[in-house]
Amino acid sequence: MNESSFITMEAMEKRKNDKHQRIIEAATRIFARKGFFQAKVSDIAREAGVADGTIYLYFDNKDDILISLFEEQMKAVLDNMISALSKEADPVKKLHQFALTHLSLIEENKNVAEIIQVELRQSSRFMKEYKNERFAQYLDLIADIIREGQQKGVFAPDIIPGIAKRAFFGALDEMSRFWVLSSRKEYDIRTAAQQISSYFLRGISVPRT
Amino acid sequence: MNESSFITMEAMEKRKNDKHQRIIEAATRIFARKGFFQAKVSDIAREAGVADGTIYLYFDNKDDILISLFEEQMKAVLDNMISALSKEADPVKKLHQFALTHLSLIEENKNVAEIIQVELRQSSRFMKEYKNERFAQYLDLIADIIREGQQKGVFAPDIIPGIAKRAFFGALDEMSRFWVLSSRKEYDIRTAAQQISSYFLRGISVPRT
Amino acid sequence: MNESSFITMEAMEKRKNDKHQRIIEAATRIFARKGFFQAKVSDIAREAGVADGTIYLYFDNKDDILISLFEEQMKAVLDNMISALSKEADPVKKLHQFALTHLSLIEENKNVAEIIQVELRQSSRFMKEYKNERFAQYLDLIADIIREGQQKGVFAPDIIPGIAKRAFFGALDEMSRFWVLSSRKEYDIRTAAQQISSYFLRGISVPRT
Amino acid sequence: MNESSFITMEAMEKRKNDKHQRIIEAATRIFARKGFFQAKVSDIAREAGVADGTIYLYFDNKDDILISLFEEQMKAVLDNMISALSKEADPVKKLHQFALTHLSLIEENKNVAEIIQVELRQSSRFMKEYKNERFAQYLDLIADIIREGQQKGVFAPDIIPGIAKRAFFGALDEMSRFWVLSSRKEYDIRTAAQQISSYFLRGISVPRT
DNA sequence: TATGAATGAGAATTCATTCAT
DNA sequence: CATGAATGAATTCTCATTCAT
Repeated sequence: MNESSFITMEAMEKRKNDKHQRIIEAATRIFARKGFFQAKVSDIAREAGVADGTIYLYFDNKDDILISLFEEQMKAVLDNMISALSKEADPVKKLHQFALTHLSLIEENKNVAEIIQVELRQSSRFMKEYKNERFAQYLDLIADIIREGQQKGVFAPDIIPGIAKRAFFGALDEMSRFWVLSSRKEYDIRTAAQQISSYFLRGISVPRT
Repeated sequence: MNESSFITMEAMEKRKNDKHQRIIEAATRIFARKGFFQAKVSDIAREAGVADGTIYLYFDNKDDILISLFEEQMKAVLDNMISALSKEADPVKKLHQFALTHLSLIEENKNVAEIIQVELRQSSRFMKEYKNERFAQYLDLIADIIREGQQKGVFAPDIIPGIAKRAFFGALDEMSRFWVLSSRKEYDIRTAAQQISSYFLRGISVPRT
Repeated sequence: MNESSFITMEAMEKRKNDKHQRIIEAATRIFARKGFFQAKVSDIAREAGVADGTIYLYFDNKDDILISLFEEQMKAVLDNMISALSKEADPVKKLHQFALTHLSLIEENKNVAEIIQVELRQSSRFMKEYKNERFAQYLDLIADIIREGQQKGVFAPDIIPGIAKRAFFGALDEMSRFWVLSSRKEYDIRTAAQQISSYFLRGISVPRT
Repeated sequence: MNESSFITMEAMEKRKNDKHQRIIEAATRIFARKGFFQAKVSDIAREAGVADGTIYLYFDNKDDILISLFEEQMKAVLDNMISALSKEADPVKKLHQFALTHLSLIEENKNVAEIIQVELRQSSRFMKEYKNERFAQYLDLIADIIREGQQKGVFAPDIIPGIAKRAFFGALDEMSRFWVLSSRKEYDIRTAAQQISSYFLRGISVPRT
């Protein structure tokens, strides 16, 4: 195998992935625009520039498109967040970083955010078998920071990480929902991240004497 | 108009309301169980013990059932909350009361909670014309408490009520979502309400010197 | 309940049956014309003068139409045959009567014959679960006559009814297939019935000394 | 043209035939297993170990595969039968030989038998233009024996060969259908061939005085 | 020749809604 | 008011066939 054939194979591989990727991206736009149930497979096909039948070469069925989309996007979000958090050592800074990164990711990718916001909720019902592992991992990043802070004595020991992770995520999430669903953005990201993480941080921190 | 006809009309009115109510309640159960899009009008009719066609004597279409359901259930939730808050004068106690009442309402009526959780998010997209006024009012109860606290000097003046109301609601909402979607309840209501309102209260309060 | 309401209910009952019956009859014509797989449900609906969806009020799916059709037509054929055979006491005459009645039924109802001829064969594969009881009963009418004839000493005792019933039916069936599939009829019914039953009767009878 | 190129072309010819043959054989198995309409071209391709597109280098379309299959298999059956019959001079023995050979061929090649059994019937409808010449020839082998027997005075002159050939074939065919469709074999070939040909022979023979 | 990814026409089935009774 | 049979538009998915490589 010479280099040129290698390149050709690589190109073919890329093109193949390309179609899978194009469908995922088209689906992201269409699901965000119409919601899962009102999105037609033919809408996605048209948006992706492929024939209806082609969708079924890459996905088992419509549900599978949504599940794959989740998996891939959540993996990206998770990787991004882990990478962002790794830059901070201090649990306090980490939590603030989480808020900032989360809201930034939402802002940069409204469509994905909207799908995760809206369809994520649907999903647990209509895809009973689908266990949203990645989302649980994402929440646990928060719980880990809190536990770390508790060990370091900066967060109060009576904070229950299992509740606090949800409270913190929920606060950020509701803020994003507001952005995603309303067209205009009343408050800017830094302000929102700053506010939310500061309430929360003060709320869970060991009171200074 | 004589009394007997008056009674008759009253009875008819009652019966009409009765059927309207039965349909709303049936829809609440069915939507909670299957979600809006997967719920069939005939499912609701069967659950309500009426004929399919009868639904259309009380509602314009399937969307209208969901909208009416929202309106009515949100009105009840709102009334409940307003009544619960009126018993407290102190903004700090009010916020704690809000958390406790919210989570109690969720717990007492899982079906409504699930619909508000899940379908509320869908609604704003698939029913473009529907402005969820009541939900905005519900959130504004929180903003009002915060503003009141700021005026009384107990909450920090740099807190932005428009952000804080979402953060607080989001924290509670994510906690309820966890309850609604998971079968078992890991943490009890009082604990959760206590934790969440305490983070938040400490977070937004004027630091004690 | 007065007579008029009784009549009304009867009429409704009839109309209801009527639609079921109309669909069966339409399906008979369409299946005969195109075969099961090439018959579209919408063809049947059009032929029956109902909407596509109406079919599904009376039948579970396309397969169910075919199965119902078999059941009903085979029941009619079976009843007819039993009635025809009951008029004869002599096994020899009974077998001849069987041939004549079978070919007459085929001739009178070419569509049904064609479906039974053609789709019956398909059926056992694509409808694995469908056990064609009636057809087995039909064949057993022949076996019963043969056994009766053996007991009376007119048919040879070494004839195996399980083989003979198939041989006799097969002979008649191939003859009908020829009629059904070819447009013109080269030989008339009485001749064919006469020939076939005479070969067979002489073949299985105890040789006269 | 030199020898080497001749050899090459011959090899190519062989390879071509080879692939043609492999597809036919694969189709035989697949059609027998699923029936024509439910067999996918890609099933056949996989079974034959070729790509889907390759099928279309050897056959015009799916129908053409079935027609070719009939032609080839029927030719083989026909040749086999002619060869088997040529060993007998006596019309009586020939008929018995026919029964035995027919049932043996069925038994040796269940797949072909099943296709001929089942799809043969479909074929005349869905492939209007296809005249099943070979099958007609096969039936005429029987008619020829009968006519020969009549000329030799062993078969009754009033037997109509056109009817008798169908009766005889039908008897054998129904017996094979039973074998093909039921998994177990209740009666053995020799017994069945013996019974059927003996009924028939006695049935059409000139009565011995 | 051989491939197999891509196509897109086609078909079964569903279900919100209507309307005659 | 109430019914529920009937409607038919809409949608997912399949698969024979093509064609660029």
